Amino acid sequence: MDTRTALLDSAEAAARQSGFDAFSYADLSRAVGIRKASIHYHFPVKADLALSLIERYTARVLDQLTAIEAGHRDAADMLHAYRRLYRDALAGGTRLCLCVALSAGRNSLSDPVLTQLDAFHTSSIAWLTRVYERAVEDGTVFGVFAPETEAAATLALMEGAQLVARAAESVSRFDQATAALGARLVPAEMDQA
Amino acid sequence: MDTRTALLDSAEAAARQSGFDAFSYADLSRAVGIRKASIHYHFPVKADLALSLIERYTARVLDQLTAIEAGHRDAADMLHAYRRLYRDALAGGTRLCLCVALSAGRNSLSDPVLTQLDAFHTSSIAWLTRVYERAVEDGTVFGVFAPETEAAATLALMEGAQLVARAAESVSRFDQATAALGARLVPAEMDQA
DNA sequence: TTTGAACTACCTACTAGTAGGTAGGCGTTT
DNA sequence: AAACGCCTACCTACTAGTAGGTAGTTCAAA
Repeated sequence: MDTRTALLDSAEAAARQSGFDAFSYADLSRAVGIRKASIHYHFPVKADLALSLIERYTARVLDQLTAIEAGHRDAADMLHAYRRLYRDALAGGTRLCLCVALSAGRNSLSDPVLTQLDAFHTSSIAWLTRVYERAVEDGTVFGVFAPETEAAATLALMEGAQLVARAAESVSRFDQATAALGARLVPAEMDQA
Repeated sequence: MDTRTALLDSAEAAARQSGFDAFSYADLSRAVGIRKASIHYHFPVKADLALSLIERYTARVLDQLTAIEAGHRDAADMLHAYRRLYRDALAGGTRLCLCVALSAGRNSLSDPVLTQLDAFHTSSIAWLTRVYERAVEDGTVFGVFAPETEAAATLALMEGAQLVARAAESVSRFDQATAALGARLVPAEMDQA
Protein backbone atom coordinates (compact mmCIF):
# COMPACT_ATOMS: atom_id res chain seq x y z
CA MET A 1 0.00 0.00 0.00
CA ASP A 2 0.91 3.61 -0.59
CA THR A 3 2.87 4.91 2.40
CA ARG A 4 1.05 8.21 2.54
CA THR A 5 -2.29 6.43 2.69
CA ALA A 6 -0.99 4.05 5.34
CA LEU A 7 0.09 7.05 7.41
CA LEU A 8 -3.28 8.72 7.03
CA ASP A 9 -5.14 5.52 7.90
CA SER A 10 -3.05 4.93 10.97
CA ALA A 11 -3.24 8.55 12.08
CA GLU A 12 -6.98 8.62 11.61
CA ALA A 13 -7.45 5.51 13.71
CA ALA A 14 -5.25 6.94 16.45
CA ALA A 15 -6.89 10.36 16.39
CA ARG A 16 -10.34 8.88 16.58
CA GLN A 17 -9.36 6.58 19.40
CA SER A 18 -7.40 8.95 21.59
CA GLY A 19 -7.33 12.40 20.04
CA PHE A 20 -4.97 14.16 17.67
CA ASP A 21 -2.47 15.17 20.33
CA ALA A 22 -2.44 11.72 21.88
CA PHE A 23 -0.36 10.06 19.17
CA SER A 24 3.13 11.04 18.12
CA TYR A 25 5.15 10.67 14.96
CA ALA A 26 7.04 7.98 16.88
CA ASP A 27 3.83 6.00 17.44
CA LEU A 28 2.94 6.47 13.81
CA SER A 29 6.34 5.29 12.64
CA ARG A 30 6.03 2.08 14.65
CA ALA A 31 2.55 1.45 13.30
CA VAL A 32 3.42 2.02 9.67
CA GLY A 33 6.95 0.66 9.72
CA ILE A 34 9.02 3.57 8.52
CA ARG A 35 11.30 5.86 10.50
CA LYS A 36 9.97 8.86 12.33
CA ALA A 37 11.93 11.32 10.21
CA SER A 38 10.47 9.83 7.04
CA ILE A 39 7.00 10.88 8.10
CA HIS A 40 8.20 14.45 7.91
CA TYR A 41 8.85 13.85 4.22
CA HIS A 42 5.13 13.26 3.70
CA PHE A 43 3.83 15.69 6.32
CA PRO A 44 6.52 18.26 7.13
CA VAL A 45 4.77 19.46 10.28
CA LYS A 46 2.01 17.76 12.21
CA ALA A 47 -0.50 20.44 11.25
CA ASP A 48 -0.11 19.26 7.63
CA LEU A 49 -1.12 15.81 8.74
CA ALA A 50 -4.14 17.19 10.58
CA LEU A 51 -5.26 19.10 7.52
CA SER A 52 -4.88 16.14 5.14
CA LEU A 53 -6.69 14.00 7.66
CA ILE A 54 -9.74 16.21 7.96
CA GLU A 55 -9.88 16.99 4.26
CA ARG A 56 -9.92 13.33 3.38
CA TYR A 57 -12.45 12.62 6.11
CA THR A 58 -14.81 15.43 5.14
CA ALA A 59 -14.74 14.39 1.48
CA ARG A 60 -15.48 10.79 2.41
CA VAL A 61 -18.40 11.62 4.69
CA LEU A 62 -19.87 14.05 2.18
CA ASP A 63 -19.71 11.30 -0.42
CA GLN A 64 -21.54 9.00 1.94
CA LEU A 65 -24.22 11.62 2.54
CA THR A 66 -24.67 12.04 -1.19
CA ALA A 67 -24.99 8.28 -1.55
CA ILE A 68 -27.60 8.17 1.21
CA GLU A 69 -29.59 10.91 -0.49
CA ALA A 70 -29.47 9.04 -3.80
CA GLY A 71 -30.13 5.59 -2.42
CA HIS A 72 -33.17 6.22 -0.24
CA ARG A 73 -36.66 7.30 -1.05
CA ASP A 74 -37.99 9.15 1.97
CA ALA A 75 -36.61 11.32 4.74
CA ALA A 76 -37.10 8.69 7.43
CA ASP A 77 -34.92 6.21 5.55
CA MET A 78 -32.23 8.82 5.08
CA LEU A 79 -32.20 9.66 8.78
CA HIS A 80 -32.02 5.97 9.59
CA ALA A 81 -28.97 5.68 7.35
CA TYR A 82 -27.47 8.83 8.85
CA ARG A 83 -27.88 7.44 12.33
CA ARG A 84 -26.27 4.17 11.26
CA LEU A 85 -23.33 6.12 9.84
CA TYR A 86 -22.54 7.59 13.24
CA ARG A 87 -23.25 4.32 14.97
CA ASP A 88 -20.82 2.43 12.76
CA ALA A 89 -18.20 5.14 13.18
CA LEU A 90 -18.24 4.35 16.90
CA ALA A 91 -16.55 1.02 16.21
CA GLY A 92 -18.06 -0.61 19.25
CA GLY A 93 -17.55 2.37 21.50
CA THR A 94 -13.84 2.77 20.87
CA ARG A 95 -13.72 5.51 18.26
CA LEU A 96 -15.29 8.85 17.51
CA CYS A 97 -16.09 10.65 14.33
CA LEU A 98 -12.83 12.41 13.44
CA CYS A 99 -14.50 15.79 13.70
CA VAL A 100 -15.77 15.06 17.19
CA ALA A 101 -12.29 13.98 18.18
CA LEU A 102 -10.72 17.12 16.72
CA SER A 103 -13.38 19.43 18.18
CA ALA A 104 -12.48 18.28 21.63
CA GLY A 105 -8.89 19.47 21.35
CA ARG A 106 -9.55 22.45 19.17
CA ASN A 107 -7.13 24.76 20.97
CA SER A 108 -4.14 22.94 19.50
CA LEU A 109 -5.39 23.08 15.93
CA SER A 110 -4.22 25.34 13.12
CA ASP A 111 -6.55 27.78 11.40
CA PRO A 112 -6.97 25.79 8.17
CA VAL A 113 -8.02 22.78 10.22
CA LEU A 114 -10.55 24.85 12.15
CA THR A 115 -11.92 26.12 8.84
CA GLN A 116 -12.34 22.56 7.60
CA LEU A 117 -13.98 21.59 10.87
CA ASP A 118 -16.48 24.37 10.46
CA ALA A 119 -17.05 23.33 6.85
CA PHE A 120 -17.86 19.82 8.00
CA HIS A 121 -20.46 21.08 10.44
CA THR A 122 -21.94 23.53 7.97
CA SER A 123 -22.20 20.89 5.22
CA SER A 124 -23.71 18.38 7.61
CA ILE A 125 -26.36 20.83 8.75
CA ALA A 126 -27.09 21.82 5.16
CA TRP A 127 -27.58 18.17 4.19
CA LEU A 128 -29.77 17.47 7.22
CA THR A 129 -31.81 20.58 6.52
CA ARG A 130 -32.56 19.25 3.04
CA VAL A 131 -33.59 15.94 4.56
CA TYR A 132 -35.90 17.60 7.09
CA GLU A 133 -37.39 19.77 4.36
CA ARG A 134 -38.23 16.60 2.51
CA ALA A 135 -39.67 15.22 5.74
CA VAL A 136 -42.09 18.14 5.91
CA GLU A 137 -43.25 17.14 2.43
CA ASP A 138 -43.33 13.36 2.64
CA GLY A 139 -44.50 13.22 6.26
CA THR A 140 -42.19 10.35 7.25
CA VAL A 141 -40.88 12.11 10.35
CA PHE A 142 -43.20 13.10 13.19
CA GLY A 143 -43.39 16.66 14.44
CA VAL A 144 -40.98 18.51 12.14
CA PHE A 145 -41.64 22.24 12.18
CA ALA A 146 -38.35 24.03 11.52
CA PRO A 147 -36.00 21.97 9.29
CA GLU A 148 -32.83 23.94 10.02
CA THR A 149 -33.39 23.78 13.76
CA GLU A 150 -34.03 20.05 13.55
CA ALA A 151 -30.86 19.69 11.50
CA ALA A 152 -28.65 21.44 14.05
CA ALA A 153 -30.22 19.41 16.84
CA THR A 154 -29.66 16.13 15.00
CA LEU A 155 -25.99 16.85 14.36
CA ALA A 156 -25.43 17.79 18.01
CA LEU A 157 -27.35 14.72 19.12
CA MET A 158 -25.17 12.38 17.04
CA GLU A 159 -21.93 13.94 18.22
CA GLY A 160 -23.07 13.99 21.83
CA ALA A 161 -24.32 10.43 21.66
CA GLN A 162 -20.95 9.30 20.34
CA LEU A 163 -19.17 11.11 23.15
CA VAL A 164 -21.36 9.64 25.86
CA ALA A 165 -21.14 6.17 24.34
CA ARG A 166 -17.38 6.22 24.08
CA ALA A 167 -16.99 7.52 27.62
CA ALA A 168 -18.59 4.29 28.79
CA GLU A 169 -17.23 2.27 25.85
CA SER A 170 -20.74 1.04 25.18
CA VAL A 171 -22.67 1.32 21.94
CA SER A 172 -25.95 0.85 23.79
CA ARG A 173 -25.50 4.33 25.24
CA PHE A 174 -25.52 5.60 21.68
CA ASP A 175 -28.63 3.59 20.90
CA GLN A 176 -30.37 4.85 24.00
CA ALA A 177 -29.54 8.48 23.26
CA THR A 178 -30.71 8.25 19.65
CA ALA A 179 -33.78 6.07 20.29
CA ALA A 180 -36.08 9.10 20.62
CA LEU A 181 -35.09 10.23 17.15
CA GLY A 182 -35.66 6.71 15.80
CA ALA A 183 -39.13 6.69 17.35
CA ARG A 184 -40.09 9.74 15.29
CA LEU A 185 -39.28 8.00 12.00
CA VAL A 186 -42.14 6.30 10.21
CA PRO A 187 -41.19 2.65 9.51
CA ALA A 188 -40.43 1.95 5.85
CA GLU A 189 -43.11 0.14 3.86
CA MET A 190 -42.06 -3.35 2.91
CA ASP A 191 -42.76 -3.08 -0.80
CA GLN A 192 -42.23 -6.23 -2.87
CA ALA A 193 -41.21 -8.10 0.25
CA MET B 1 -7.07 31.82 48.87
CA ASP B 2 -6.32 28.22 49.69
CA THR B 3 -3.60 26.93 47.36
CA ARG B 4 -5.27 23.61 46.73
CA THR B 5 -8.46 25.36 45.64
CA ALA B 6 -6.51 27.75 43.45
CA LEU B 7 -4.86 24.76 41.78
CA LEU B 8 -8.20 23.06 41.21
CA ASP B 9 -9.77 26.25 39.85
CA SER B 10 -6.91 26.86 37.48
CA ALA B 11 -6.75 23.23 36.37
CA GLU B 12 -10.48 23.13 35.78
CA ALA B 13 -10.37 26.24 33.62
CA ALA B 14 -7.48 24.83 31.60
CA ALA B 15 -9.04 21.40 31.21
CA ARG B 16 -12.33 22.86 30.06
CA GLN B 17 -10.61 25.16 27.63
CA SER B 18 -8.09 22.81 26.08
CA GLY B 19 -8.42 19.35 27.61
CA PHE B 20 -6.81 17.62 30.53
CA ASP B 21 -3.65 16.64 28.67
CA ALA B 22 -3.23 20.07 27.19
CA PHE B 23 -1.97 21.73 30.36
CA SER B 24 1.09 20.78 32.34
CA TYR B 25 2.15 21.17 35.94
CA ALA B 26 4.47 23.85 34.61
CA ASP B 27 1.54 25.81 33.17
CA LEU B 28 -0.33 25.36 36.40
CA SER B 29 2.61 26.55 38.47
CA ARG B 30 2.83 29.76 36.44
CA ALA B 31 -0.90 30.38 36.79
CA VAL B 32 -1.05 29.81 40.53
CA GLY B 33 2.35 31.21 41.43
CA ILE B 34 4.02 28.30 43.13
CA ARG B 35 6.76 26.02 41.83
CA LYS B 36 6.01 22.98 39.77
CA ALA B 37 7.32 20.56 42.38
CA SER B 38 5.04 22.04 45.00
CA ILE B 39 2.01 20.98 43.02
CA HIS B 40 3.14 17.40 43.53
CA TYR B 41 2.74 18.00 47.26
CA HIS B 42 -0.98 18.58 46.75
CA PHE B 43 -1.49 16.13 43.89
CA PRO B 44 1.36 13.57 43.83
CA VAL B 45 0.57 12.40 40.32
CA LYS B 46 -1.57 14.06 37.69
CA ALA B 47 -4.24 11.36 37.94
CA ASP B 48 -4.88 12.53 41.52
CA LEU B 49 -5.57 15.98 40.18
CA ALA B 50 -7.95 14.59 37.57
CA LEU B 51 -9.85 12.68 40.21
CA SER B 52 -10.17 15.63 42.59
CA LEU B 53 -11.24 17.76 39.66
CA ILE B 54 -14.06 15.51 38.53
CA GLU B 55 -15.22 14.72 42.06
CA ARG B 56 -15.53 18.39 42.88
CA TYR B 57 -17.23 19.07 39.56
CA THR B 58 -19.72 16.23 39.83
CA ALA B 59 -20.68 17.28 43.36
CA ARG B 60 -21.19 20.87 42.26
CA VAL B 61 -23.34 20.01 39.26
CA LEU B 62 -25.43 17.56 41.26
CA ASP B 63 -26.04 20.31 43.80
CA GLN B 64 -27.17 22.59 41.02
CA LEU B 65 -29.55 19.95 39.70
CA THR B 66 -31.01 19.51 43.16
CA ALA B 67 -31.46 23.27 43.41
CA ILE B 68 -33.20 23.35 40.03
CA GLU B 69 -35.57 20.60 41.12
CA ALA B 70 -36.36 22.45 44.33
CA GLY B 71 -36.67 25.89 42.81
CA HIS B 72 -38.98 25.23 39.88
CA ARG B 73 -42.55 24.15 39.67
CA ASP B 74 -42.97 22.29 36.40
CA ALA B 75 -40.85 20.13 34.12
CA ALA B 76 -40.59 22.77 31.39
CA ASP B 77 -39.06 25.27 33.82
CA MET B 78 -36.58 22.68 35.02
CA LEU B 79 -35.50 21.86 31.47
CA HIS B 80 -35.12 25.54 30.74
CA ALA B 81 -32.85 25.87 33.74
CA TYR B 82 -30.94 22.74 32.71
CA ARG B 83 -30.38 24.12 29.26
CA ARG B 84 -29.17 27.41 30.74
CA LEU B 85 -26.73 25.48 32.94
CA TYR B 86 -24.99 24.03 29.88
CA ARG B 87 -25.21 27.30 28.01
CA ASP B 88 -23.53 29.20 30.82
CA ALA B 89 -20.86 26.51 31.15
CA LEU B 90 -19.86 27.30 27.56
CA ALA B 91 -18.46 30.66 28.68
CA GLY B 92 -19.09 32.27 25.33
CA GLY B 93 -17.94 29.27 23.32
CA THR B 94 -14.54 28.93 24.95
CA ARG B 95 -15.13 26.18 27.51
CA LEU B 96 -16.82 22.83 27.79
CA CYS B 97 -18.47 21.03 30.64
CA LEU B 98 -15.57 19.30 32.40
CA CYS B 99 -17.06 15.90 31.69
CA VAL B 100 -17.32 16.62 27.99
CA ALA B 101 -13.71 17.74 28.00
CA LEU B 102 -12.59 14.61 29.84
CA SER B 103 -14.71 12.28 27.70
CA ALA B 104 -12.90 13.49 24.63
CA GLY B 105 -9.52 12.34 25.92
CA ARG B 106 -10.73 9.31 27.83
CA ASN B 107 -7.88 7.04 26.76
CA SER B 108 -5.44 8.86 29.00
CA LEU B 109 -7.63 8.70 32.09
CA SER B 110 -7.26 6.46 35.11
CA ASP B 111 -9.94 3.98 36.12
CA PRO B 112 -11.27 5.95 39.10
CA VAL B 113 -11.74 8.96 36.85
CA LEU B 114 -13.62 6.86 34.29
CA THR B 115 -15.83 5.58 37.08
CA GLN B 116 -16.62 9.14 38.15
CA LEU B 117 -17.30 10.11 34.56
CA ASP B 118 -19.79 7.30 34.26
CA ALA B 119 -21.34 8.31 37.57
CA PHE B 120 -21.83 11.81 36.23
CA HIS B 121 -23.63 10.53 33.16
CA THR B 122 -25.73 8.07 35.13
CA SER B 123 -26.77 10.69 37.69
CA SER B 124 -27.58 13.21 34.98
CA ILE B 125 -29.78 10.73 33.14
CA ALA B 126 -31.48 9.72 36.39
CA TRP B 127 -32.24 13.37 37.17
CA LEU B 128 -33.51 14.05 33.66
CA THR B 129 -35.64 10.92 33.78
CA ARG B 130 -37.34 12.25 36.91
CA VAL B 131 -37.96 15.55 35.15
CA TYR B 132 -39.45 13.86 32.09
CA GLU B 133 -41.62 11.67 34.30
CA ARG B 134 -42.97 14.82 35.83
CA ALA B 135 -43.46 16.21 32.31
CA VAL B 136 -45.71 13.26 31.50
CA GLU B 137 -47.82 14.25 34.51
CA ASP B 138 -47.88 18.03 34.28
CA GLY B 139 -47.96 18.16 30.47
CA THR B 140 -45.51 21.05 30.16
CA VAL B 141 -43.36 19.31 27.54
CA PHE B 142 -44.80 18.30 24.17
CA GLY B 143 -44.57 14.74 22.91
CA VAL B 144 -42.91 12.92 25.81
CA PHE B 145 -43.47 9.17 25.59
CA ALA B 146 -40.47 7.42 27.15
CA PRO B 147 -38.87 9.51 29.94
CA GLU B 148 -35.62 7.55 30.12
CA THR B 149 -35.11 7.71 26.37
CA GLU B 150 -35.81 11.44 26.39
CA ALA B 151 -33.36 11.83 29.25
CA ALA B 152 -30.51 10.11 27.42
CA ALA B 153 -31.24 12.14 24.30
CA THR B 154 -31.27 15.41 26.22
CA LEU B 155 -27.91 14.73 27.86
CA ALA B 156 -26.35 13.79 24.51
CA LEU B 157 -27.90 16.85 22.90
CA MET B 158 -26.42 19.21 25.51
CA GLU B 159 -22.96 17.68 25.27
CA GLY B 160 -23.05 17.62 21.49
CA ALA B 161 -24.34 21.18 21.30
CA GLN B 162 -21.47 22.33 23.50
CA LEU B 163 -18.97 20.54 21.30
CA VAL B 164 -20.32 22.01 18.08
CA ALA B 165 -20.57 25.46 19.61
CA ARG B 166 -17.04 25.44 20.91
CA ALA B 167 -15.64 24.15 17.61
CA ALA B 168 -16.91 27.36 16.05
CA GLU B 169 -16.43 29.40 19.24
CA SER B 170 -19.99 30.62 18.90
CA VAL B 171 -22.75 30.31 21.48
CA SER B 172 -25.39 30.75 18.79
CA ARG B 173 -24.52 27.27 17.54
CA PHE B 174 -25.53 25.99 20.95
CA ASP B 175 -28.75 27.99 20.83
CA GLN B 176 -29.53 26.69 17.36
CA ALA B 177 -28.90 23.07 18.32
CA THR B 178 -31.04 23.29 21.44
CA ALA B 179 -33.83 25.42 19.97
CA ALA B 180 -35.90 22.38 19.01
CA LEU B 181 -35.93 21.27 22.64
CA GLY B 182 -36.89 24.75 23.75
CA ALA B 183 -39.79 24.74 21.31
CA ARG B 184 -41.25 21.69 23.02
CA LEU B 185 -41.43 23.44 26.38
CA VAL B 186 -44.71 25.07 27.30
CA PRO B 187 -44.06 28.72 28.25
CA ALA B 188 -44.42 29.40 31.97
CA GLU B 189 -47.63 31.10 33.10
CA MET B 190 -47.05 34.60 34.31
CA ASP B 191 -48.86 34.27 37.63
CA GLN B 192 -49.24 37.44 39.68
CA ALA B 193 -47.49 39.41 36.94
C1' DT C 1 7.84 28.62 79.45
C1' DT C 2 10.91 26.85 76.89
C1' DT C 3 12.54 22.84 74.22
C1' DG C 4 11.98 19.56 70.60
C1' DA C 5 9.53 16.52 67.58
C1' DA C 6 6.47 16.40 63.88
C1' DC C 7 3.98 18.47 60.28
C1' DT C 8 2.73 21.78 56.41
C1' DA C 9 3.77 23.97 52.43
C1' DC C 10 6.88 25.24 49.86
C1' DC C 11 11.67 25.43 47.51
C1' DT C 12 16.03 24.20 44.15
C1' DA C 13 17.91 20.93 41.38
C1' DC C 14 17.54 16.99 39.09
C1' DT C 15 16.07 12.57 36.46
C1' DA C 16 14.45 9.79 32.48
C1' DG C 17 11.72 10.00 28.76
C1' DT C 18 9.13 12.00 24.77
C1' DA C 19 7.66 15.66 21.75
C1' DG C 20 8.10 17.77 17.06
C1' DG C 21 11.46 18.86 13.92
C1' DT C 22 16.09 19.15 11.05
C1' DA C 23 20.50 18.10 8.39
C1' DG C 24 22.41 15.45 5.38
C1' DG C 25 23.37 10.84 3.22
C1' DC C 26 22.08 6.74 0.23
C1' DG C 27 20.08 3.76 -3.11
C1' DT C 28 16.47 3.49 -6.74
C1' DT C 29 13.71 5.08 -10.26
C1' DT C 30 12.78 8.29 -14.17
C1' DA D 1 21.59 13.85 -13.47
C1' DA D 2 17.76 14.80 -10.90
C1' DA D 3 13.90 13.77 -8.19
C1' DC D 4 11.92 10.42 -4.92
C1' DG D 5 11.47 7.99 -0.72
C1' DC D 6 13.56 6.65 2.80
C1' DC D 7 17.39 6.43 6.16
C1' DT D 8 20.78 7.59 10.50
C1' DA D 9 21.84 10.77 13.72
C1' DC D 10 20.89 14.56 15.98
C1' DC D 11 18.66 18.92 18.22
C1' DT D 12 15.85 21.77 21.41
C1' DA D 13 12.00 22.12 24.23
C1' DC D 14 9.12 20.15 27.24
C1' DT D 15 6.84 16.35 30.04
C1' DA D 16 5.73 14.05 34.63
C1' DG D 17 7.85 12.91 38.49
C1' DT D 18 11.66 12.61 42.41
C1' DA D 19 15.29 13.71 45.92
C1' DG D 20 16.38 16.31 49.42
C1' DG D 21 16.24 20.62 51.91
C1' DT D 22 14.03 24.55 54.60
C1' DA D 23 11.20 28.14 56.76
C1' DG D 24 7.21 28.44 59.74
C1' DT D 25 3.45 26.31 62.55
C1' DT D 26 1.46 23.20 66.06
C1' DC D 27 1.55 20.71 70.07
C1' DA D 28 3.02 18.25 73.89
C1' DA D 29 6.31 17.08 77.36
C1' DA D 30 10.05 18.86 80.70
